[in-house]
Amino acid sequence: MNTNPEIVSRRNRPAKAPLSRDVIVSTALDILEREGAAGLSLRRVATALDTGAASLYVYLSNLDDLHALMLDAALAAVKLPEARGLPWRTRLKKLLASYLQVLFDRRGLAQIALATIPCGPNTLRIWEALLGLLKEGGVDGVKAAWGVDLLTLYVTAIAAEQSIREGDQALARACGVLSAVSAEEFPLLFAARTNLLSGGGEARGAWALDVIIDGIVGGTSPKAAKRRRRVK
Amino acid sequence: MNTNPEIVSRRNRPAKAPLSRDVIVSTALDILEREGAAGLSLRRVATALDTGAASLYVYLSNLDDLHALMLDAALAAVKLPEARGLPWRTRLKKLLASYLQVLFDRRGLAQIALATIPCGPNTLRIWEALLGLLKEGGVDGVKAAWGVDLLTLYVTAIAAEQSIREGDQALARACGVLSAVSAEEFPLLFAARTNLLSGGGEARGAWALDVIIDGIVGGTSPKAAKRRRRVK
DNA sequence: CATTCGTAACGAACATCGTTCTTGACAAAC
DNA sequence: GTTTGTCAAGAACGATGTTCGTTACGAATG
Repeated sequence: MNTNPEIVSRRNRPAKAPLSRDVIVSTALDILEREGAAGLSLRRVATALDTGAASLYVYLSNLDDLHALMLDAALAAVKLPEARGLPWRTRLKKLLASYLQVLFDRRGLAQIALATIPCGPNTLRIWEALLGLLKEGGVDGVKAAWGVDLLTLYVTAIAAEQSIREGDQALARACGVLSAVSAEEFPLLFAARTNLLSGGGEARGAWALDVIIDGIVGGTSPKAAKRRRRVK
Repeated sequence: MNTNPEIVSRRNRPAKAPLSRDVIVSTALDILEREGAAGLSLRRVATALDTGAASLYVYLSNLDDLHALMLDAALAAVKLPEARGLPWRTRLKKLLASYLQVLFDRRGLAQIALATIPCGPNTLRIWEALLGLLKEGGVDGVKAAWGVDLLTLYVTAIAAEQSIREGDQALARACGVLSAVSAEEFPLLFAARTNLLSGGGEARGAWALDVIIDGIVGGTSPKAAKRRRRVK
């Protein structure tokens, strides 16, 4: 990094990589991944780049701006399934699973995503793919448009929830409260208290994905259809 | 530092309501409702109570603590439907709609809820009711437990998304990007661009609720059933 | 009645944070 | 050689959450 002990002028770093939007965004993602959402700040990014916070404002207009850029940059890692052989539904599931995984991998990114309306190039790419898959499944028009919004919101919320439950002590408190539930006052809750806490992030995420796709598509999953044929 | 020699002691406000957890929480909710999530801070609550921020730490251990208390206090307004005459499904929908409305009414509360694991008495009450309704519908065990988590998460996420899109200029940017989408590169997105922005918070929320319930229950919504399958 | 003592309340301070203002330094254009 | 423009940087502003030390009060204790 700063191995140059020479002139102490402000431009004494010829070897130092010049600032740029991409460098800022990628180091911000690095910090986010390594230290979580709480450790991310403009000043933290600036010191990691060996500069001052004010310097970042040449490339960013805002902290929200940085968040949006980070989000879209991360979404570049989402894989769009291209295998035309597979049915649209499994392709949709694959895409959403990849989306979910990307948000899982960078801890805290989901929380940022929830406070940001994403509209970068990668986001558009994903939206387009989602619209295509839904259309293939017979969903289009308003339902498809809202469905895309709902699917991404949903995946983001799941990732955010799991991120929150990771490091905090809030989970511990919740566990405590839950395991101390009175069996007389809340019998159902008492019976379900172990199930409520069961399952890791992956399993729950996968199950939730199935559920939401079933809901959006408006059809039944084969299993559920067979089981509950006569509703109401 | 008290420059006043005489009677102006620190207890010179006999008429002032004494501090308490409830007072703090309710004024915090007031501020949240009136000024949004950005306007809420410990110091802001303290000055509204005509005291210093440090005084609140007698009753709160944390800002997160306050958030959790606020959330649970607000959830007291959620109405649990008791009418046994109605089918469980509409009762479930009513309950979730009430939940959604409560989060809608206090702007910014949903964002707090997303960063908090709620486990106060009112939360437990709602969970118990949800478990009961799902059980009535034939859903229990792990599926019911996870379903409760999913339903509340879902409602919260919907409310949070709408809250965010309210006051920000991020929405304006998203609109701009969306309306400038190239028809060649993203044909589906171009075609759906008006639908993506259509619909108010209420309509979208109601639709989303239907979708998620359909998904959780594993059955079809009556409408969808009629259209796609001719059940019932 | 006098003393003690736990605690509610408070002011001040600390370490951050995002953001802006202003100045400094270099490269290129004239 | 002078000018201009752009990137970088320091200093500072206002605001945040939280902690520390110190009062004032009310009740318990002697």
